[in-house]
Amino acid sequence: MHLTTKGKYAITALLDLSLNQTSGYTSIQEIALRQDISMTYLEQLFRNLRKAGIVESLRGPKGGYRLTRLSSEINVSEVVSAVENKMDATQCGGTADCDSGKKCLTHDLWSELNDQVESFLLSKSLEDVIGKKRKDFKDLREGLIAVG
Amino acid sequence: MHLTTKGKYAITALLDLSLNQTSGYTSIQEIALRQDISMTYLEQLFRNLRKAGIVESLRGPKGGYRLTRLSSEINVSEVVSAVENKMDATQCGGTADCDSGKKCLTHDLWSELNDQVESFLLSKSLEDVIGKKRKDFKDLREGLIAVG
DNA sequence: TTAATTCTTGACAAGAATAGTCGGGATTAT
DNA sequence: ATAATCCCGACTATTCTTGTCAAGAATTAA
Repeated sequence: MHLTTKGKYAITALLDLSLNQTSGYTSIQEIALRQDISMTYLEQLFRNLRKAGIVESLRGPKGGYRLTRLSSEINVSEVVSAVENKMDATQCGGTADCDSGKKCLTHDLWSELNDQVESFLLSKSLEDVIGKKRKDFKDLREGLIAVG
Repeated sequence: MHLTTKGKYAITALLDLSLNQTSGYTSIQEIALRQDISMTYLEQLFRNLRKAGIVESLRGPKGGYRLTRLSSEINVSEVVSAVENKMDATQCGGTADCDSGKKCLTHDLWSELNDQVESFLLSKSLEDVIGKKRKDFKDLREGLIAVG
């Protein structure tokens, strides 16, 4: 099971896109600057996000990317899947032929772990993550919680 | 977040140790042969399992390893932690200073994911995994489930 | 039309991590 | 004493991550 900066950058970039959403498109450069991520690396990730139908693009001046759906309609799982190689924790990739045709001793364990992670990430929309953040800001202003 | 063959080999090896438990010790060679894992690689992993207090060893003929506790008293989380570098999904390693001192946009998301995975792996003992396997074998014998 | 902007694509490269090897040394049952 | 087995550190190969780079295509604004 892998969760690397790819998935994290992708989520961060899409949250940025969502938070700074205008009527038009947002360029990769803006996002890269705001979130301190390598611009050319972000380009690579957005290729995959585009292929996965999560964002759409426009070239040229005033061009950039925007979400194809409301942030409440995009879940974290599909974003991570779009950019990460494999989140599957099983050795066999789910085919259950891990032990020379049979299920290996640990197949069910990792399979269950997959389900846990998957259902958690599926249940979280980008809007959920943003909403939580907005609430944190609010609580912070009102002195209800501390930083960090 | 990483879950690699290290963690999987370690769990597999300990299950093997538990399933083939005798009054004495089991050599790494036996486990390596039965589970088709590189013996010298397994040696490395058992070093860490020993340091973590999960197994104890005896050198010389009739030597090998054995569990320090009942398999019901060893959970999957501690085994994985003993051999994997880092399972933490946050960028900052939990310190919440991921965005130049502040919590980054996604900190809470990955932190929650950590909790999910951690609590799942903590809740599973080696005996739980074995028990499930034993039940599968039983059902299989009785024709209740299919292979794969 | 021209220039500037921005995405698009493929190839390449450095660095880190994983996966595994190797040789020698220490310990212990027989 | 000897053979079996763990113990330890260093080494290597391979793969993956994390980028970089250059050339091209599309679009807008002047």
